[in-house]
Amino acid sequence: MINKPKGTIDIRDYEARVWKYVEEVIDSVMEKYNYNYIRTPIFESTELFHRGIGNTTDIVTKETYDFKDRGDRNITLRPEGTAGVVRSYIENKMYGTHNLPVKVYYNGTMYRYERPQAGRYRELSQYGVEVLGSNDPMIDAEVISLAYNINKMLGLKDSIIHLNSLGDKESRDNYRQALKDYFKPHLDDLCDDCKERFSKNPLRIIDCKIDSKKDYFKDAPNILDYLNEASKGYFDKVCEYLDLLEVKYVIDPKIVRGLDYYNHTVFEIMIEDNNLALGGGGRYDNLVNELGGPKTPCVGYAVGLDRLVMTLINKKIKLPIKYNVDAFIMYVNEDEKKYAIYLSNMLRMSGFVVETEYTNRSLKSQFKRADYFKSKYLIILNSEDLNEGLITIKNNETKEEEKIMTEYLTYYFDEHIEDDKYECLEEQE
RNA sequence: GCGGUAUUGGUGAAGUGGUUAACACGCUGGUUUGUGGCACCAGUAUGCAAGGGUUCGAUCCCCUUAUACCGCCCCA
Repeated sequence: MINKPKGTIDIRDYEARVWKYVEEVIDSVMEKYNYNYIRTPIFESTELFHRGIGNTTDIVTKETYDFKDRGDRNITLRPEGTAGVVRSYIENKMYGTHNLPVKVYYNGTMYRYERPQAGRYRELSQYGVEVLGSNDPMIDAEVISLAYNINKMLGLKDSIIHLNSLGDKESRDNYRQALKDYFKPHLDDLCDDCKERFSKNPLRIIDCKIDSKKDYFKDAPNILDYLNEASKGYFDKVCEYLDLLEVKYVIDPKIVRGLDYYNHTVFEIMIEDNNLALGGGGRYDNLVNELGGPKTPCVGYAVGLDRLVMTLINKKIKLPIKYNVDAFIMYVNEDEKKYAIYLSNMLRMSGFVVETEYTNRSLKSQFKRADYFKSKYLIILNSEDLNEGLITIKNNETKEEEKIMTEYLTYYFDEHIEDDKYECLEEQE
């Protein structure tokens, strides 16, 4: 037996319907905010991610899917969405052809070579937004509220934003130095990981799972005390606008995000009663420039759809997901079967959801199957009736049964079933 | 990359070093030869993740591998 590769999932049945619904909500909310859908390649040049993310962390060295293609090009499966969007912005010179800021959103699979756990896979899906070309705190607030409102529209009423600011480069350098100064006397007492972090990524010491319980962590320097005036002013504006947007948030100085390219606003979107971050993002004013484009301030975020869907299902949130059929066509003999084939096509093209029998089961089994599909109506074909131009329709809720003229069937369904009608699109001139 | 726990039909699972691997749901057929959902009857794993070893004998003990889950690293 061939199994799916490690860290991948099959999404099917109810779960697949939830996914589709979530994606529909995302699309419709994005439309209201006038964010344009963008699809960038699933694989890019390895260099894009190495330069974009920076080589400081383990991410680039061991957590991407890298390979050489047959033309000896270095290729990487995208581990996240931002780099591709930024590359596209630069390559298509969007800074010249669009009115800034450019507001885009994406939704697709990402690939990370990690040890899988629940809600953490090697092939994962994320939707996200990027806004390129504005350094107004208003857009930070809008982006955050967008993530918040999508959760709200999905019924996740207890979402909360954990918000922080890393300030500009000066502020961050000062803070990093302050952290080092503070922890230096305790260096021997820190865990092995933190000793490593001390030199590589001191900001990460703050949220260490082992050391953060220690007494002297209570008085550790807080990033917010190290913001210079401009950075502080920017952060205050973001908060002020978030209040206007009625976003529920807390200021959480432990949110640092892993990557070098973030500055100023950083945030994660959480569910209040558990510790799981659904996603996060922040401002990255230097990435476009680093990747060879003009200096362009940007802000964005990404949310993991796997976790989002998992949360919706775990919380048993009622979603308006339709999963019943309008009519189940039952038959036994060949003549009836032929009529079933004709009828199913006709009704489907008239906009009704129709199921029928495909394996010549007994009539009894067909009833069970119709119930399994929660069919509203049963159409029970009978050769004798058909010869007289009659057809038996049974309402599966009231159990009332009636015979009607075959030619009135679609009219009957139009009367009795409310449904989304669809029509063939006309060819464009 | 490191550590821990687990893996038994379509599903939930019980179980033991010894001839036929519980029970339940589901599914198929029948009682009812074309009107179901109830009831009853029958069928439904030559098999206990894969491979190897110990043993007279392994689903059970040991080893290896795979996968899943939990923790660590990391978390874009």
